[in-house]
Amino acid sequence: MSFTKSYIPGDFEPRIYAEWERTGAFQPKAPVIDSTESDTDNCYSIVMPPPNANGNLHIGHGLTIALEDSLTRYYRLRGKSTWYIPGADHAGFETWVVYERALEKEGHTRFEFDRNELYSRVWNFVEQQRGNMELQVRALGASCAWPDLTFTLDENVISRVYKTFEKMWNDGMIYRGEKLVNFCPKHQTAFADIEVEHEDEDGHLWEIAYQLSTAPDHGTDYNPNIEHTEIIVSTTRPETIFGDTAIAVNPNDERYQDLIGGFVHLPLTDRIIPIVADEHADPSYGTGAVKITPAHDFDDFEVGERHNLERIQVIGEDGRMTAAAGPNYQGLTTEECRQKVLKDLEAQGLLRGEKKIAHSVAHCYKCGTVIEPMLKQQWFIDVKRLAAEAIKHLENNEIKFHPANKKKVLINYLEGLKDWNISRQIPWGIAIPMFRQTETDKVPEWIFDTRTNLTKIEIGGVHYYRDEDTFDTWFSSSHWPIVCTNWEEGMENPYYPLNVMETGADILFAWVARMIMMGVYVTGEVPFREVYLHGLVLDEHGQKMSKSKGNVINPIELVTKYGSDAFRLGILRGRSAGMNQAFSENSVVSGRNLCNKLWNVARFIQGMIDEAHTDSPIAVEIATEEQSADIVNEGAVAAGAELPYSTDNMGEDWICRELTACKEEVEDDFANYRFSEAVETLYSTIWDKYADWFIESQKIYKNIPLLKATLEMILKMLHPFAPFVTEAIWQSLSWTDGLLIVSKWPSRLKFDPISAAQFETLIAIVSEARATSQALSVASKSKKYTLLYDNDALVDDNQLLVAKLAGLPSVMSCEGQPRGLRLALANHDLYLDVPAEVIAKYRNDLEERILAVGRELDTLNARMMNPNYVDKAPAALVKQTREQILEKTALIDRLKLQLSAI
RNA sequence: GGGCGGUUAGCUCAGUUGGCUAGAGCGCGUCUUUGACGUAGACGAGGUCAGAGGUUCGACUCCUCUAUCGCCCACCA
Repeated sequence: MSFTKSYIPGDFEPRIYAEWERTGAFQPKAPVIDSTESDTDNCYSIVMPPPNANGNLHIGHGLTIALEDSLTRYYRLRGKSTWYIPGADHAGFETWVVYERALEKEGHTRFEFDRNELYSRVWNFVEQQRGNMELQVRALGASCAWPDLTFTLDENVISRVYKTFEKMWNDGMIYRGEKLVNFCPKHQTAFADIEVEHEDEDGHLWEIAYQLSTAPDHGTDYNPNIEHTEIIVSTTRPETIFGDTAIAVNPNDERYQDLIGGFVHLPLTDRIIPIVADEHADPSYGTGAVKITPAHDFDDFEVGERHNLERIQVIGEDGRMTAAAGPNYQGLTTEECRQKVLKDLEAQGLLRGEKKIAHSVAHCYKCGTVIEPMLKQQWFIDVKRLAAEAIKHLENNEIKFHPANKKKVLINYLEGLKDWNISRQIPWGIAIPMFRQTETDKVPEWIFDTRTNLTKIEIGGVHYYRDEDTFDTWFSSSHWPIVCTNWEEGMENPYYPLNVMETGADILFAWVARMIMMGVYVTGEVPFREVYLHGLVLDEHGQKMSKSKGNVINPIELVTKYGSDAFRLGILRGRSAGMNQAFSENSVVSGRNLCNKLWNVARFIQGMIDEAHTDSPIAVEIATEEQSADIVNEGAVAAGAELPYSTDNMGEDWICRELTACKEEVEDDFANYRFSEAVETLYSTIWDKYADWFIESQKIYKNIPLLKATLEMILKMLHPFAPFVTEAIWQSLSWTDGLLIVSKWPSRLKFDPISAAQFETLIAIVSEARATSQALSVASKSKKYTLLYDNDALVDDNQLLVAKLAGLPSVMSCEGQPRGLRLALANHDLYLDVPAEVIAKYRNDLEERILAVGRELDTLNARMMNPNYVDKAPAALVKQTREQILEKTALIDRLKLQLSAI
């Protein structure tokens, strides 16, 4: 296969991906369950946080896949049996919202259908929409095991969730309770605390006077203090007044001591309610007296619990006032009711003040509707035991976090965790496997049964009716590592716990915390050994991407435009764990350029090989396993273990040293999840070292076996990040066979360190010659000058190479008679053969140069003058400083000599 | 109120346990058809590392405080 002039991703990506998938390269080598000796060390498992089955991928998914797939490919090359398990989410609420909108468009509402009917309708809807997401995951190059894809409504997920629920039910951790839940009147469902968004808004604080009254049950006046005839409360929600069942004041508030235990008349009603003492009332806020509405406020609910107050629901699930609000108000929206209440209070002279305040209001994260705390019968999990166990394992350092500080944040969250409401009033989800006897309406008897496909079951002649609610999606997704790896009780499973859980830092609480609790509860083990959290991908100005701002970047568009590899390299660049960081197309462009650069390196090498007619089959692998083990044993290659290449000059030793160093850095970066650093290292090794110096020097030397060996090594090292271009090159080269994806991670290269270090010197010489020659060419119209050397073995041995690299016409000995301009190098007598009048133009540059070196010398000297430095700093450092002083001094002397000669 | 993080080049960000002249990509300037690549090559400009104090022979790095931007949790009757 021949190389085109530039790399065109679209020509390769679909074919290559299909080949990987077809040949089973994505499947783990070691089986899951029946492995006789479950060898966890040889297995590597990671799961994909399931994208919405019927949605499209967004930039965050792009980042997720780039991270997870790089890990997967790296460990696959390292020889592990890797299992990257893909998933698809039924996205309970999200999908439901989309579906209900579609239903409305057709002129229907959810209330026309029963739950089962709705469920199957949404199922069909999702089936039709499905597939797009999976194609996009493929386009991003994810090397995941497609046959093992887990859908969040798969049978095994549901049965596992039911097992857990049953276990919890038997353990007494599940209870049904009338509690306040976050309720969205538009979507008609409850939410977990975590799904609610709080926003600061301008609001009003009204002061309302409640007249003191007698106790409802005794006829005597209660009003020992004639100073008080009323008590003024502060509220932001006057419309809930009909649900008031007490007034609370702080027990230590001196103003109200004599009123505690008294009663007031509730305005606009004929009810009498008590005044209670409770810490909840803050004496410094408002009037210090607060009305208590247990059915419509989370704090008031707790006050109500403490004082055994009645809960009166005055706002219905439709967001309108109930009959309990009285005939004048029933049916009004909360806003209408608020206005009417204020007007009526004012008319009675009971409205005593109105202040503007800023307070935070809860909104539905989907539609923005104000969340109404609503009194509902719901299923709850008592989280005490779950949280305590999870904290124990966390404190035992069983999970390593990246970034590390998230462990503390998570423990902090778990310590204050409230009971978990797991019921949702949405048909699209896993049905709660609980049935009740309707006859006993007040205190229904609930039984657990998994026959949720039926709405009614019969046991021993008694009928039971299924609860209509479904599980919170987080309840089922908290089982994700368990269900994806097919974990079963009593069976060894080398893929559980997962090696790593990679996901967004924004769902640390919602998902990661719950997976840990559930993993520990169900399996007794933490579900993963490490957690890597990525931050949000922001737009190029650091703004959050949103449809309304119009700054959303579509990853698939970038893949189409620049290639999958370019996108992956670009999205990983400049990104670190847990941080929200900006992203721009620029970084993708630079990724595309790297792919093209590598492509052209390969194209050039293949060209040289074709020219050299060395297509005869020679050893392809750098070393066999045994040989590589020898190589790893630093230095001594076992006698007889012939390497398929040799290093014949210092550039070759140098590149072997650099590639080996690069390999070790990348390994270290992977071990520590430093993706950005690994990409950076590869980028500069391939571009700045391999292409700019080694390939350039090979235009003279042409060490074909080494070119092959080094190119292979580079392809393997870059493959985890840029799988397509590396595989495309691998398959286009004349001497390679098989697939790169399933090849072996490279071993160290053998090199002579002294020779390698000498090349470093040569680089310094060439750089100096280039810079000086360039400065001169500016002064004298791009003329090139011969480089003369005096008594310099290094340059003498490498005349051709130096001329080539420095772009000079020739390099020759001055035969002991130096002339021209001396290069600013301390230990090498090198001159550009420049006429005197041109040197004169260079005078300013030279003077500046001398000053600069002088400044460096000053700081070095100052350091040595400090006796404490000489005393306390490491000896090696002091020695180094001393050497530098000598070098700089020599240099400055020579430059001065040159200057005086002008 | 509690907790966490950021502040380094024009922009976006690295800088691992304190130690050569603080780096990269993009952008900018000058030059270059050299056996692959102009999606390229060479050279260069650009930084009082937010500020103050402290520890240290030595601080971008560790400690304290301040400023400023942002995130999370709780509360806001």
